[in-house]
Amino acid sequence: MLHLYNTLTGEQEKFEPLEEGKVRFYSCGPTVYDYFHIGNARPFIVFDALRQYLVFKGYEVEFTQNVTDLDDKIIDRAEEEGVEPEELAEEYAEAYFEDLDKLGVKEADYVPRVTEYVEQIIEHVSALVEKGYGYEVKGDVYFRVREFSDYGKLSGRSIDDLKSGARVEVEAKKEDPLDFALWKSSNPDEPGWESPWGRGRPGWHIECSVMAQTTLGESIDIHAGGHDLIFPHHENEIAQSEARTGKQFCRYWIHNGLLEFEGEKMSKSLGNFEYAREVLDDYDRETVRYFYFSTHYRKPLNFSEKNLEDAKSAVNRVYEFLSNVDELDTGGGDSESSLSEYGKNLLDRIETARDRFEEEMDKDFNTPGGLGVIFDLVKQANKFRDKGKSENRHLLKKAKSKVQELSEPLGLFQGREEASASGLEEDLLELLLEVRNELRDQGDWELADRMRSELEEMGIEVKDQEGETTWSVDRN
RNA sequence: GGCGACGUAGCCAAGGGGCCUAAGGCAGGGGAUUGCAAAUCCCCCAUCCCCGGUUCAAAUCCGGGCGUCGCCUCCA
Repeated sequence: MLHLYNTLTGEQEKFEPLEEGKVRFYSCGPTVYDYFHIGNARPFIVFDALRQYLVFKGYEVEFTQNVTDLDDKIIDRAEEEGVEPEELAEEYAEAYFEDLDKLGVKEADYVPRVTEYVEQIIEHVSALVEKGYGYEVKGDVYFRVREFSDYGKLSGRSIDDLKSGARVEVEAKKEDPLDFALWKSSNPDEPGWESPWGRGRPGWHIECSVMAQTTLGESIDIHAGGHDLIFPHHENEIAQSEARTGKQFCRYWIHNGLLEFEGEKMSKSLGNFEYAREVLDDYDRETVRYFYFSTHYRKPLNFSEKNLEDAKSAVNRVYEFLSNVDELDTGGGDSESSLSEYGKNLLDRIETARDRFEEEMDKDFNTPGGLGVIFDLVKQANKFRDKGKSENRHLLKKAKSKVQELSEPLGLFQGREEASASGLEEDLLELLLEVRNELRDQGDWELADRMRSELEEMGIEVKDQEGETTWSVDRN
């Protein structure tokens, strides 16, 4: 039984969807005014993996992740670059999909864009105005925060706390400084749509409410996003949604911890970020994914080269195991009844692995714990391989497929696309290694070793293992 | 100032009252194997931020500190 830490209650709770066996899941997507950075990638990767894990557990999942293609940041940036906002948004939306693909994140079931939902947004805002939660002032429409008695329930603050915070800028137009914009009037040179309040565009938070509810329904099961979105973004989403429907908008609110860089939150405004695509130039996707899964999603995580290098070595360990198993002869061996101590131990691990894995993962999507189970399996299998040389080899195949079965929802260890050599290169390489092996036969270790180390510098790793020479290409 | 998260080995990181004589990974040291490497195996490497308390029993619960980060303004 999956448990999730729910920001709304501040506790880890049993996860029980509204409709048995089915999960409606919304995760906040990007505002496409720039490439996303490696910190932005965390929720994309982690929540997609949670979605895959739910599928792994047998749920039917409907997953929505929006693209905000209309926003003041887009307008500002477009102006700086002298292009149309739509053009800029389109460019970065495409880049977003490319980067997601490189990270191994599967596309959501619904990928709504704000510009396609303006009509529904207007309808939603109108409904709020009718109910007395929204009010218009000179073409802008604001949400009357004091009208919504549950305001602050997600972020754990009261309206009075917020008042005393005093960092809320006072806009003369608003009835109350805490009220937030549902609709904003547009200048003639800004993108705008006709509405009951004149030409304008949606406010900052309304899009998510509308797109979540349009694609998934008035009440959804999970809503996810970065920890920094709790207030005001998600708080406002709740207010807008529940004020209109009178129903609970979402039951489980989950938030990922932020990525830090040298002790500070990585963010665009601080300028201490690295684009995801830049990181992917240096590290493959599985390294990046492992890096995220090696820490619980709610914890802050430090971005550093050391951490990425560690992740890379760890990923390599599993791939070494996988390819070592492939290189074994497929011979059957003894029956399972005559297994040695190591064999019995491994068989037991294989049989209990899935339960142990789910036990860990069910604790608020504890990926480090889940990885521990997978690595333990690898360790036991290696031990068996080393100690029980004459034994049943298909046990190792079993171990391999169990490792891959469990890693699947994490998008790990399914087989990486080797940077392959072209046909000609491959032939040349084979020739080279043949010559090298003749040198070895003749005892010319010096030259043979030189060949090996120079190939390694080119990213080609050569191993002489059990009388056979193998090679592989490392892209990084 | 208000609200919140976090603090476990050299590093990353699980564990949340007794199975902890604290998983797993990375790095390091010693050994096995290897022509040498690589891979693999074996061994070594922590008393859990501090101080009080609750309990037969606490890394785990409670109180108080200290520290780090975040939110209260656009931000994943």
